[in-house]
Amino acid sequence: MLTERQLLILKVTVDDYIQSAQPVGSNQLSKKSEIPFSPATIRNEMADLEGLGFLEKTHTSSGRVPSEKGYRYYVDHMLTPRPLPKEDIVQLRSIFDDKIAETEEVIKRSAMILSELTNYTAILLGPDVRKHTVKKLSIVPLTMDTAVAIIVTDNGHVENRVFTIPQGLDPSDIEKMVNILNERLVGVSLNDLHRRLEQETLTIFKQHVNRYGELFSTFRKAVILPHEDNVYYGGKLNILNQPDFHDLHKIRNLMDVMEESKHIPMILPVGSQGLHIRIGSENALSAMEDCSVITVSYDIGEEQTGSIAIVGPKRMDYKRVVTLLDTLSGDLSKELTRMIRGK
Amino acid sequence: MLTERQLLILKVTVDDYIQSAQPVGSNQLSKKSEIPFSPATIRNEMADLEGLGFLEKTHTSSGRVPSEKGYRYYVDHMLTPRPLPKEDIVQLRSIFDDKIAETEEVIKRSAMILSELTNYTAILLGPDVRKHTVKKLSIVPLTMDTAVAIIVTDNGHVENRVFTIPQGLDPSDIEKMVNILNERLVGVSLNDLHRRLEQETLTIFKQHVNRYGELFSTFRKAVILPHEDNVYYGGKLNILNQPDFHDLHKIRNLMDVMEESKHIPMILPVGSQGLHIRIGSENALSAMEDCSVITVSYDIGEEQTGSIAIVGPKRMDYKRVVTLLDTLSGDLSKELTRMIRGK
DNA sequence: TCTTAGCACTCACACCTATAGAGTGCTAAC
DNA sequence: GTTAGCACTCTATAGGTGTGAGTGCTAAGA
Repeated sequence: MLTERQLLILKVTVDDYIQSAQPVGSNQLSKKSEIPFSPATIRNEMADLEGLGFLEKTHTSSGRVPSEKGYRYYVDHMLTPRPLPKEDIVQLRSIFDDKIAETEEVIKRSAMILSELTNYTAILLGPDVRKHTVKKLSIVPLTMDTAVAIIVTDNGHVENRVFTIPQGLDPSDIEKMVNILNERLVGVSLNDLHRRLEQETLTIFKQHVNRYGELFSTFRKAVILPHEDNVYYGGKLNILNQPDFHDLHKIRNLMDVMEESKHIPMILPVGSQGLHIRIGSENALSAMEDCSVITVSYDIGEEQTGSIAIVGPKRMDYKRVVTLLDTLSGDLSKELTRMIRGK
Repeated sequence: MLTERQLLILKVTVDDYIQSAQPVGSNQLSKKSEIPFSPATIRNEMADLEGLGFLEKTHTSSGRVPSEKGYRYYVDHMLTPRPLPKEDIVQLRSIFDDKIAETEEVIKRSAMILSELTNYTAILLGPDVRKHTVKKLSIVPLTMDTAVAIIVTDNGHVENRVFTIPQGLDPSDIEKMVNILNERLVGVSLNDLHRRLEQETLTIFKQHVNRYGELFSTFRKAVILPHEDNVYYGGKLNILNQPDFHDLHKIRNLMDVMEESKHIPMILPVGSQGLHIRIGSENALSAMEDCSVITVSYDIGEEQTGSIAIVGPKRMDYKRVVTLLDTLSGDLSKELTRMIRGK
């Protein structure tokens, strides 16, 4: 158990290091107004803190730097929430300024502004596309043998894919098919679409549409899943600004990992609620062992959720980022829910 | 006018430097089988070439490095086209392997593969969206007061935007409007859409639709222009691999510039035909003064054109990149034209 | 007993110096 | 015209020195 004084010194050390990126020495600390002890006393305490694993030295006679355990203790016990500065609130609010009607657009803007406010990289995950339900299906013929399949979802998202029409197929068949699809599939979630497509429509097609097989399988392929995940980035290049990152090779790895969509679930754990902080090696990806990641979820209505991540150095301004994310997640939940409530 | 021997030495120097990234010395050159002269002779020639401005020294007693003028001469006079190695051709062909039906998808893939083949950054510009013509317009209501406007173009591209329906507007009005729009605007290019919208449909709306004004202006806003330009990147991070770039600050600038869409016209001159090479300070953007950019255009049918750029260090493998771009631009033109010919 | 002044010690960093090596230009011989 | 030889220049590397910021420890003071 740490003494009152050790707590104070740990806190101030972490704060100072976060701010300066330089190892913190006893002399330096003793000059601060909130520290009324002499350098020698501080040295003793710091030695203890090092013994307990909260601080580290970069070399024998350097100042101290927080260890991962130190950061962990800091974020677990010392994050007294401050109110967000006025100018930050103004900036955050500006996301909703011009009343945009699209969820995606709002999220995209959030990513940008969040990265500007923090100088770190922001990754936002929109609500799971597959939870959206079909509002309308249509097929628009383009050429003799191609057409584009369009799915409009309840949130205004539009998926489309061009596909090849099986040779010699009657245009009226296509029309029939679209009608059947709309009768049967409006309101179905994209997630279930695939299954329902087979269950409900296959038999009907057989009755009504000639050469149903080819058309069906072609269409199914076209509809299977969205082209891209709905991941939005802000400030991808902010990593290059951090003095903590100088090794080009590591930077390249990190940036690679972040863009690779298959790693996204490792960075933004989709299911989890609330705010989470992962420090250094607590991250699942080894490329991120020098990073800290703060994630938070937000809700749209009762069903849909999205998440936000901020990726920065371990020496991240936790206090500020946590407050920002708390506020933003609340705002996003509120505004986005309001947007879909128009139903 | 350069002598035969000077030409040879210049060429071999540039080739060697492109390959090794190290200043080239007279001893090194004399060892090459294609160079039958002694180091001393080479030194004399190199001194001359330096005097003429084709070579430079990094310091008094270093080997030589090509100057921009040297590269310029090299690309203007010494790019004897070689046939592309087999494995490259295979890779390039793989772009068209699974017969994708969408232009955008093909271009996206080209960007990726091109960057993999070159280890530089590839930027591809698709055909001007505004030249595409409207195939179908529709409006799908989402909630009480929002709807999504959808424009399908002749190439299968789908633009969509959510907008707010003016309060108390009759749903039948919307339907009427969509019908009128489709009657009048199918076949119109996106570029003219805005103008034609006013010219042709405004008066008709007045007759048929109540409260035409609000609806019209809302719709117009929704339709004005596509969300994003059709720029596709491959290997954005390849810059980080180049030994020529070590200054983090410069890298950041360069990457910033390349992603900023307003700079794209400076990198990919939209109008120009054929292949162009810009070396170092020949580039319009100062952030690219350490880069060379090779651009080439490709055609889709008779009307549409797109362009390709490769951004790399001045010490770029010009020969290889030129051959690759030549081939790819031909392939793309052929395949994409074939795709739209299905009309 | 806790705190702090004092002091010897350590180490990174900046600076200088010496040396090796790769390259040059010039001169003179071939 | 070509090339061997040589003095010269400059970088890069390694080793040596001094300074300063920091430490741990000890002993005196509160």
